[in-house]
Amino acid sequence: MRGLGLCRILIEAGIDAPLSKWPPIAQVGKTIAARRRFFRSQEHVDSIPIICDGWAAVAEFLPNGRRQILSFLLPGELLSSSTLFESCVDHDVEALTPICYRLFDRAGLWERLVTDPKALSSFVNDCAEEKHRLDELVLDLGRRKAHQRIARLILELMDRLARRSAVREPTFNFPLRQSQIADATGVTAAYVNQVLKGFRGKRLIKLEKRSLTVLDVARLRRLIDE
Amino acid sequence: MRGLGLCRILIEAGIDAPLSKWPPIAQVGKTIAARRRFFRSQEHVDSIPIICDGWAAVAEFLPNGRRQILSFLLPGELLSSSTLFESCVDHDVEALTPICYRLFDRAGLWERLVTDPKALSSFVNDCAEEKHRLDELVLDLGRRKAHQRIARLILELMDRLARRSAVREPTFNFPLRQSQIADATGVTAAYVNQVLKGFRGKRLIKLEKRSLTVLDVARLRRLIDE
DNA sequence: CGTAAAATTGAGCTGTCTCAATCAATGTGG
DNA sequence: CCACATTGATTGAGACAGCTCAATTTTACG
Repeated sequence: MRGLGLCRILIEAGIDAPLSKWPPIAQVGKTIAARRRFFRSQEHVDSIPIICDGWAAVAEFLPNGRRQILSFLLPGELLSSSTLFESCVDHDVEALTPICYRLFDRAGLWERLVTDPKALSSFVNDCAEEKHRLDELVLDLGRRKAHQRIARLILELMDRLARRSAVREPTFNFPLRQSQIADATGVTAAYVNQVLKGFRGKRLIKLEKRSLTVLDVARLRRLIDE
Repeated sequence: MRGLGLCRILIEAGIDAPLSKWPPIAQVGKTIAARRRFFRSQEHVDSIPIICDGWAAVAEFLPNGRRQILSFLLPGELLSSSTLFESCVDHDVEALTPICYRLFDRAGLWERLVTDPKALSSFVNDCAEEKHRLDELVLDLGRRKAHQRIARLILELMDRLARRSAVREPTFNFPLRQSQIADATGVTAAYVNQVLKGFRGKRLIKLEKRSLTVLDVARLRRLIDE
């Protein structure tokens, strides 16, 4: 099992520690409302956000307006480890809930990596984990049916949340809109609705008031690759 | 514009130099026939292949037998920079043509990265580039039509080959089978055939005898996002 | 409490798949 | 160098997953 990576190394004091406990390369935190695009890495940027609280989504747009969500960011996650040193990526980061985040200084992070093998090692691990997740997403989009992708998304989010909170609840807070699920899984919002209806009908999940319960983890998991 | 990355740093003498010109962490090369799976990174592996000659594909399988090609490897490319330090990835690497490759010692590579900031920098760049390609693939599979994905694949391969040979020919060697195009773009082999027929009909490409000519680069490119 | 955003539903429609058959090309052993 | 065997390409008919668009209801929010 893998730890929480570079972030964990950087902030021994915990994600919601006061700024004084953060390394000097961390800047003061900001709070913003849900639904706001709070970061766009288009031109030269010299700092990278880390999510302290709330959910965010990293998305890319097609010229024709269609959108693909590349990943969700949960509390304690750094934006895209492997693009840490790309000055120019065309990804938007959008708050899905009210968000609190801090910024890390890029140059400082690099300095740290070069001089601290433990940090470097964590960083490399983060890259690998991120790549692994992306590989899985490609597999999903290329070779699985819509309902399987959605099942996987649900289970993956549950896993990631569980890893953080250390409790494995089949019920958890689920702020995603159907249109966001759609953009993450490469289908239409209308069709996400159909699929969720199907899941509810088969008593696989319960979803109401932004709270999701996976009623039958095993069956949902089995569904993914049948 | 980005260089050829870590590989370039490691092998100043050029990809087809005799072994004596290679760094000590490179092992002797091997040659294998097309169609062979020559590397499977399943359990602990202590070396990573670099392609000296030929094309290869990195693929992942679903339990139900379906396959997704995650990337193609062209001459001079290292297998998956960002998984360089993952001992366990479930990807197969398959030769698409007769292949010549060498192996790099993993521990040695790591040593080099920690001590040589220039190598580290190249490595980070490679990770970023690889992630960028993967992001694009996700965008493709999630939000583009089959013919657009195939157009993009063709153009991307043309670009990558051109970057290597420094000549920008609209005609190049194209060893991919339709079934491989299918597994890379998330469609069916039968449908790939339809799409290619369409491209030929519209005089966008010429494809015969493993040789591909892009007749109208601009129009093919425009097609991708319309 | 009114308004905007999300969810739900339905009626077509189309891109892509499945399966199967045929044809072409490539390789192999004799 | 031929005859067969295998693999890949091409094509067609039918099926269905998932899309579009639009209408309606529900939920969230200032």
